[in-house]
Amino acid sequence: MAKDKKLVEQVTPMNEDFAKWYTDVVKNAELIEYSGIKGCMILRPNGYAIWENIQKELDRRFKETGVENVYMPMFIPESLLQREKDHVEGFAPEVAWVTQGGNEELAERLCVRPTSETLFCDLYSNIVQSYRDLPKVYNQWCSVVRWEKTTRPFLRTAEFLWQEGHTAHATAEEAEERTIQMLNVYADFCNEVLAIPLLKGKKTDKEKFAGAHATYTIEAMMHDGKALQSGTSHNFGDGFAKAFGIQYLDKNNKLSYVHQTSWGMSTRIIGAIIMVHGDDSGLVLPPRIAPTQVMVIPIAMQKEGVLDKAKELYDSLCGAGLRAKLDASDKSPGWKFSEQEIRGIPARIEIGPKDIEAGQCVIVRRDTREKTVVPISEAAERLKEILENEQQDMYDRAYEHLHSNLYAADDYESFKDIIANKPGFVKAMWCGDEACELKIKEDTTATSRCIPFEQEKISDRCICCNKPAKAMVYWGKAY
RNA sequence: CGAGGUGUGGCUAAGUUUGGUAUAGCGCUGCGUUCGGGACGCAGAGGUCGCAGGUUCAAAUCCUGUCACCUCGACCA
Repeated sequence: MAKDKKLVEQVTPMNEDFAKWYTDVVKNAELIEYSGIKGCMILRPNGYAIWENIQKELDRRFKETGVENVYMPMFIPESLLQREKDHVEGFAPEVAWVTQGGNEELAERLCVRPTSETLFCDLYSNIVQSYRDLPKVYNQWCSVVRWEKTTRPFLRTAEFLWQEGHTAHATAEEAEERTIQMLNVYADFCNEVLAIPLLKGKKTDKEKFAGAHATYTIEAMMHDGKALQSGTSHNFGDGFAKAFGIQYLDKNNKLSYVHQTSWGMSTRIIGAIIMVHGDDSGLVLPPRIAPTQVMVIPIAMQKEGVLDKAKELYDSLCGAGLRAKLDASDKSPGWKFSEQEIRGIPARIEIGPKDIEAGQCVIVRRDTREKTVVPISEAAERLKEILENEQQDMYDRAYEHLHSNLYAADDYESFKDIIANKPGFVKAMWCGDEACELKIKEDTTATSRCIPFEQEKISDRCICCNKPAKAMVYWGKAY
């Protein structure tokens, strides 16, 4: 066998065809299976377990900020959806409708929720009467349906899993504070748990949520330099409250409208994990989110005592609180290595007759394939250190990638040149006019990703129209 | 929704031009030998050729219709 033979041949190399690489990873890591319905994917155990861990960790962080979980119906009567004009216009092209129940045609058709603002608003209009009823800080974990024309696993599917938080507050200040607070919960979660660095900022009016007063976003850069909007937090002001009549009596016995927020993160974030950390051998999961953190692989396990020792090691890892698995199948070791790698399991431990004789085992990191020989008795502790380093190194590499592909442009020709020829984002000044956004999109296919909180002054003039600039904007091609 | 492309065992394909027994590799099952980077031998299982009509003695192959999926645009988390 040739020495330079690729270890994993099922995965198309990234630089050959990134889109195909992505699909190969998703399929070969057994995250999903296509279903018979266009745009609807089946989440297999490897994929769903990642989502379960995301849920567990995010839900814990939500609850630390006072969030309570609820569950709303999946159907929305058409009349309810129609109540807020911008909202219905934004979502109408992609809602699925139920027109019949059993054999009876419905008097009013029901939409399958594309998002649940209207239901929460309807609820709040009924249960909020006094300032004493505020704030309401509700969240639900559910799936929503959006009839998409072009779909890709995780990134854009007709039905997807997410959480949607919906809050109602007495004052505009409190609503703005909650909006930013939740954006930061998402950002911290991505940084600390998913090892994904981000750009945080505000969406332009063109890109903001239908019906929102302001939308804030976290934008991540994928390996191919494209942007993925990874989580959003919206401040609705009192627009929905006015449309739905959500009023309360304040301390002065004055009738006031509530101020609302909503915020969501979806299974799309799994697409970000894949495209930020993956490599040509497959998926690479950050240790803190990985359903299985280490795979114990016995070598020559038919030999006396090997399997027993491997089981012993596996037990000690589990006992130390690590999420471990033992691969005692009758596949060859090489096959098991590749399998562990394509599934993105952050580490494996090889243990064979030679190791057992020497009282040691071999820890191999997924991201760098670096091997560390450690005494069996210290395996759990050393593995914990290695996983922590791996988590940090993954973040550092992604941070380096993000910032080394972030360019600045102060004239339109160089702006267009960078967008056309270099993967990544460009920061450039903008006049605030939607016409310039549209022109830039037409000329380059790039869109405004966000107006970052940390502003820099690159020039005084809009990159596109040369009128006085209002803000610096990150621009990029997006998923 | 526009423009292209593809549908043949679980997967990847050959066969379609010129109609004539349904093919290969991988995967799967059983037994045995192996085991430090996708091992090997032997024996097996598995396909109404996307679907519906039509032409023909005979259709994966020709004709008509239809559906699904993929890629690129437009639209969107």
